Amino acid sequence: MQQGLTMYFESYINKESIFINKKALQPNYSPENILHRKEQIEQIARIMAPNLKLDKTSNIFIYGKPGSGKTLTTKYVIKELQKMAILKNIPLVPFYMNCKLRRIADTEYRIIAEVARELGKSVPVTGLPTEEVYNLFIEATDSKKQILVLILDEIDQLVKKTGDGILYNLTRLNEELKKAQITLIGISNDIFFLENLDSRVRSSLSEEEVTFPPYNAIQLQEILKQRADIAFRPGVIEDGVIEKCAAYAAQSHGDARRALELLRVAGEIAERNGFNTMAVAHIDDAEERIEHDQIIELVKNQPKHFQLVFYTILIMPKQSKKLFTGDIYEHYRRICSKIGIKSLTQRRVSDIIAEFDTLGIITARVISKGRYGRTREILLATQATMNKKLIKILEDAINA
DNA sequence: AGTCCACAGGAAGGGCAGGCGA
DNA sequence: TCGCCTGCCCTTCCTGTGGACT
Repeated sequence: MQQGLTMYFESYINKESIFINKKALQPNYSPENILHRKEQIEQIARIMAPNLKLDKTSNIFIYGKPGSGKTLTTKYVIKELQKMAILKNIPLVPFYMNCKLRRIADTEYRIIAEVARELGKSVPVTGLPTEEVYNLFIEATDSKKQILVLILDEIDQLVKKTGDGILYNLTRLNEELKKAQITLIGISNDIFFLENLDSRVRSSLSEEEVTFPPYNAIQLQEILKQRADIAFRPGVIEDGVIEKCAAYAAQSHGDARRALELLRVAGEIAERNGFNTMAVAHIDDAEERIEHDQIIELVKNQPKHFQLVFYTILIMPKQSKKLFTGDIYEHYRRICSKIGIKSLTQRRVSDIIAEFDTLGIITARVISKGRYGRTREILLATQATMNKKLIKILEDAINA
């Protein structure tokens, strides 16, 4: 066996990879030429250009569905702007933050502290009053004449979690700054995000708005072709592969990120199975694999009671395929007492179920059963074939 | 038309962990 | 060591709600 393994590794090393540069398929790869976003690039550039004359520019709100190129395009324009700023000796400091990143940029304290740290201030991870962190931030920012461009990606997640107080504070900071100035760029997938903001915050944040429409299948094909030419050896991709991949992604609202991931995983599957070329069937396999892996990883990483509630939903008898909050809670409590764990309250379990819905592993909708009350009607969103595996994983995790 | 059910979901706050400065 | 601060997870208390039932 060991001999066989050595031979396997030997032949793996000697076999020519179908990839040349796999990085070109990764989400953070920035191509030299961004396709189908000329209009948005020009729009953002026009708004940001006054920075090069040290003039205050408008804050920008950028909206578009996931994988529509918002982040890539914004980063590209800011990078070009910064290049010019360096050339002309203009003190422009960009900061990119993804507000979805837990423990880094998901609270007011963390965001302000992170920027203050980048500007050279020492700020503890926790412990200071938020006002004190703002003071440190202002001190660091206003120490010299400079323009701070603060890009808050997935800004809706931040507001959902902490409220719009931080945006109110940030949009009003310029009034306190004497030398420096701040331009905010908010990026969001959620078109209704602005509607729920305080009107003052809304008008300050969206002084300018840039919309990213979803890519259509033809545009996706061109994007995939551009990246595939860099990522794969010539002649590796069989006819129809790019088209199939684009078609899959076009179904999920023109998500280019998903299309690229699909192509990468399909390439890996083809290579692992010893193929020298990539066929349409590999795209189908990749589609299944991606969804499968995402759900398993998600479930594995949940806290114990999340796992218990989801386990309950998986194993509950489903006479009519539909489950209700009250029934799930009863079953969940029984399981908890069986394994000797103190159960959470129904209020908390209700929130956990709502979170499952957000994560996409169940679909839940609030319905009224009239005389029999209002509740959530819950349906599993995972495939039956996967559920057995999930039950096994959860049993191991719960008993661990 | 009014009642009632079974929750949904908002608000307030408790308890704990991690961290700071005096 | 103590008081104070934030984040996180959770409970408790409460009001709101859609539609079947009376």
